[in-house]
Amino acid sequence: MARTAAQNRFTLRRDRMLRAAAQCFNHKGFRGTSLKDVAGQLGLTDAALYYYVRDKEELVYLCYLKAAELGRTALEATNAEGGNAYERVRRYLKRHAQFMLGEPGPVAIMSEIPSLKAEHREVILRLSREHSARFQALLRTGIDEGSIAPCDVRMTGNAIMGALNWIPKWHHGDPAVTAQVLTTFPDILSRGLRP
Amino acid sequence: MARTAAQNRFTLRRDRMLRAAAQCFNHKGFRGTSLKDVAGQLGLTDAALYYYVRDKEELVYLCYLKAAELGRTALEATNAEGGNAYERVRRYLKRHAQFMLGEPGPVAIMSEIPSLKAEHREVILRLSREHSARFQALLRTGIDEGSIAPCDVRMTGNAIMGALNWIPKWHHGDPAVTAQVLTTFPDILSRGLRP
DNA sequence: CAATAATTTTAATGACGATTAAAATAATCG
DNA sequence: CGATTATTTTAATCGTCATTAAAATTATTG
Repeated sequence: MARTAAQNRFTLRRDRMLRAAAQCFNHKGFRGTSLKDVAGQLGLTDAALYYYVRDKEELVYLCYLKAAELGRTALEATNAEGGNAYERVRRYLKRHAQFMLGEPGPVAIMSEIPSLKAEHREVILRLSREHSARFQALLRTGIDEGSIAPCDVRMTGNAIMGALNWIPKWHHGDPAVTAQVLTTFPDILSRGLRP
Repeated sequence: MARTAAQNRFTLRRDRMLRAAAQCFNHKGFRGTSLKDVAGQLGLTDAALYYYVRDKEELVYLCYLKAAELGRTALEATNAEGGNAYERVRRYLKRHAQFMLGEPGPVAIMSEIPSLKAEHREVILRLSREHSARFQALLRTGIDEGSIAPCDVRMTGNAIMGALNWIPKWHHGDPAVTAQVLTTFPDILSRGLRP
């Protein structure tokens, strides 16, 4: 069943909205960004956002949902491409870094979980835990097959994710830096994994 | 010139206040925490905070100032203890992790720089940049003396700092995890530095 | 104890921001 | 074009929260 043109336009505009929101949230935090901020980036009035979203909280929720989905598909795509676990980790690191750098669009870093309402928080936390588990499983695979040195996979996963998630805090769009991150981060973060 | 008892009590209470604030800020963000939240943790009314601080912004500012000072002294103490650059890095990583884990008291992670007023922001950014520079200099020393493998010191510094600064996002006080972090993080973050 | 200083509370004030309903405008479709 | 649907704006409302001044309480000190 094909979606109508109107439905397509709707989801397209809502996606643009989410990207604008993600950018604001990364910059000023959830409570620090007013709906007027988000709307302003789109040339709209704050009230217009309510046509696309129930309330402000749903805005972050959708941002986080999309971030989780991106992370998941990035990891799946990486695994699908084959190679040993070490190589897969490296490819994943590059993909994740790309998201953090805002390619293709700004992704909200999930640093305001407490702002979510209970049900949404559970969903996001579950997705987040699942993703961590999958990444840690990949590390374990590497250890078992010998492509990665034995390590505490939980803590190693936390360290790597932290380094990636923190990128938006110091990266402010300079394209030269963007390129530098993409070439160096996979190396830096994976070098410690060699046996 | 000895400080009077009153002055001592004042700074002591203000320090306790800053720790309470840091905890709140880390949990709910700057705008997400009301002064009532902070005051509540101390058994006070929100208005009482104004006896210790000019306004809410000064509260974050002082938190960040203290965080910067802790980081600086940690690095200096580490350097003073001697050893080659690699060993110093490892000791510093452990100290920094301790701060992030809330020992001796909660330290505000500097993730809301835009919330600061212009002058304060400059001060904090300067301190932050100076600290990064000192850490990167330590890395360079290690490269020169051969205790650390050649690398992009700027990106490596960013990666390590990110992994550390992200800790409060997933660490929620479990003492077992705290111990685990302290033993594994210096290893994990420094293993990639070996030549 | 009396006097003075230190600390906290009570009780406003005012701004900002989320949210909503109704009205206005733009787009689509027959 | 006319009717219907989609989208956005205008104009309230409401609550929260930072901030302040004055009053009340507590501590200190001579």
